[in-house]
Amino acid sequence: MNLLASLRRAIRDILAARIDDPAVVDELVGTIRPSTDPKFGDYQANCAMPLGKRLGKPPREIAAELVAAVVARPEIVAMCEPPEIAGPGFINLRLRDEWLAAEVNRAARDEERLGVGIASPAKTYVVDYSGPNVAKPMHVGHIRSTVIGDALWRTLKFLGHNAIGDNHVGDWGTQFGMIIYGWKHFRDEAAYKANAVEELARLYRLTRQLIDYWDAATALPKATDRLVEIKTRLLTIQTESENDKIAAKKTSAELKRLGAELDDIAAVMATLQSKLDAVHNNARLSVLAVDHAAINDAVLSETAKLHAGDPENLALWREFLPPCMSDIETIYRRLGVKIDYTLGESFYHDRLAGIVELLARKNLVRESDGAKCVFLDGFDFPMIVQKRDGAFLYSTTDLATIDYREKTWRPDAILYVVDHRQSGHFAQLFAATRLADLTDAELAHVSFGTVLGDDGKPFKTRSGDTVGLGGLLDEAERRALAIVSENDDAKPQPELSAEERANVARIVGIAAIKYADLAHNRTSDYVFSYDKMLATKGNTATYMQYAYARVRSIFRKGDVDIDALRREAAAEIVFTHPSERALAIGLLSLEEALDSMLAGYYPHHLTTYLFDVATRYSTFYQECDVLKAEPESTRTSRLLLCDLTARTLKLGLGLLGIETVEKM
RNA sequence: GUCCCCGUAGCUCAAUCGGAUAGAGCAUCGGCCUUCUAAGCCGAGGGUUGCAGGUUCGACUCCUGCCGGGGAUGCCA
Repeated sequence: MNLLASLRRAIRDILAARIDDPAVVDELVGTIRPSTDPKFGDYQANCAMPLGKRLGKPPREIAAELVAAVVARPEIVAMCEPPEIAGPGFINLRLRDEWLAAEVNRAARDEERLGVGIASPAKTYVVDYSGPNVAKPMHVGHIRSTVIGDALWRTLKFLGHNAIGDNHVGDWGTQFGMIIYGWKHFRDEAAYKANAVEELARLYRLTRQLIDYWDAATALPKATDRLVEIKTRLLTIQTESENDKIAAKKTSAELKRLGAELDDIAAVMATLQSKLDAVHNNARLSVLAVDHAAINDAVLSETAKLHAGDPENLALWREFLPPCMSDIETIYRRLGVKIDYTLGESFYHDRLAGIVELLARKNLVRESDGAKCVFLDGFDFPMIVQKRDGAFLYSTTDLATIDYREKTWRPDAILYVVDHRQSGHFAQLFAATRLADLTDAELAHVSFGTVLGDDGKPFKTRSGDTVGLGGLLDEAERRALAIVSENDDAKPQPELSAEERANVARIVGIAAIKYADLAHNRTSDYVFSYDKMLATKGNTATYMQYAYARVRSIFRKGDVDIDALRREAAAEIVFTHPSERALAIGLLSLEEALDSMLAGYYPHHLTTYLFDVATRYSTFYQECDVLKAEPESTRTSRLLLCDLTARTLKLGLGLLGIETVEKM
């Protein structure tokens, strides 16, 4: 039951009788929403103002007409008290207690779905998320994609949609050329035998470092030239402007721009210099760098050989892939994430030439500087689908992927949970997909911001490396254990064994990381902080899990068989206190929250909802005795409210991929 | 240079399609545990929503310009 949707449906007819254009009716229906303040009722309709303007009548008059129409309809009267008109023409709606009670009882008896309906029609969604680069270690950004994608996937499925999770792993790109090159030249056989993934990661970093070194070596002189150029120009301008006040005004903008560029160049040069220094300050690296002066081209050629089917490189690829994948699987297991399919870049390799041909047949391909390009309206640069040297790029792979998904699953929508820096790429990809008519499915870039450190810069270790995911999870669990232990020790009778504490810490620690990710608006950057995510107050997983455990502890303490009580025909929820009613409305808003989450693919709409439920519960818990409530019917009613609260929290957290514990 | 995103309380973040007095948490201050987990609850203070205009009954939200931060920018993904 979606309260809001029910209200909107009921009032829709009334509006439709006055306005012909269905689009306008939709817009007006959209103005019905939860009230901003309890004193304005439970829901408010803000449609009288725009309608008044449209019909040329005072909004309050329109509101009065609408209210008259509302009270003439038995099905709305059954739901709502007579509406009130306030301010310029706001219509305030208050749900009837009897109706609310009946609905909350219905939800309480629904074992599986808590009253949440199944979407109709069900749609097919392909959710593309996680997508780590097999050759590179995973970093915090991958958690965001993985966790957000997983939450969307779970929620879509729960609402009855056909959700297909697809992990588009990077298992075929230049990074593999780097590993292969590294393995051929720098490998430590013993280390490889002991821990293949660790050694491969070392080879990747080493090769990467040498490539960066040579890139820096060529880039630095150019940057230096530019620096000199800018300084010269600045000097000229300064001299000119001292002699000529009018010229000074004209050049002030340029002065500023050059100043900014000067800062940029200086920063770039510092970075380049540090890459050079890292090698120069290490005798062994210096030798390696000189010995591998052509490493950049060599790596590209290893990649090209792999793609061309070179037996040696292909054999190495086949050898490297499984341990890398199993390393990634380990992280997924810890996160509790399972992705339906893993169809990476390599899966599409033999389809790429066909895609370029298809585009060519549709007259979409033009050659430019030797590369095959798709030129798109509204973009300054084309999308390259085949390089001058004949190699394909990620754009080609992504087009082939869309083509495959369309043919395999006929999806209604494809969601890409990928960070915001690729928004330009996706804009081009989607435009090209429409041009080539590969699919009619909704294509959505579910983008997300960067995870930042305390300093407001992308989350890195002090030495500037990306933070390994395994260590990140370890740290969260370690800190969670300290919090759990401290709390349990503070009880008169500690109730958790060492194993239980470790298990709770594991669940609480992982939940903290996931929840922090999900609770922030995905489009903005957010600051990663163990202290904040593990805080026991505020909008955190810990608070929510605590609320859940507190509810469950009531049943244990009172020796209540809640599953049996829930099924008793005579047991029902009745309101005897305002906090019970407020909690009930919260509990009945679950479907509304899920719909809102999926409408914009915003998991934080669900976390906000769950936090609201937990808060309403805490208020209720504070103000109403449960086990000691008299008479028996009130005690039963409150137990049922507690039960529905617990199940709502567990279900909602579950849809976010977050576990709960019975004691903490 | 061009394009995209962001700028909200001291801090971290919300605010649904343009709605009533811009909300939470942290931090600060004041109350509430012989009573179901105080990891809690109740209350107070704290804001020119970057700046300047515009659109209208109404703007954090839409439009224009500016300032500040980040990102993307033809053969990496």
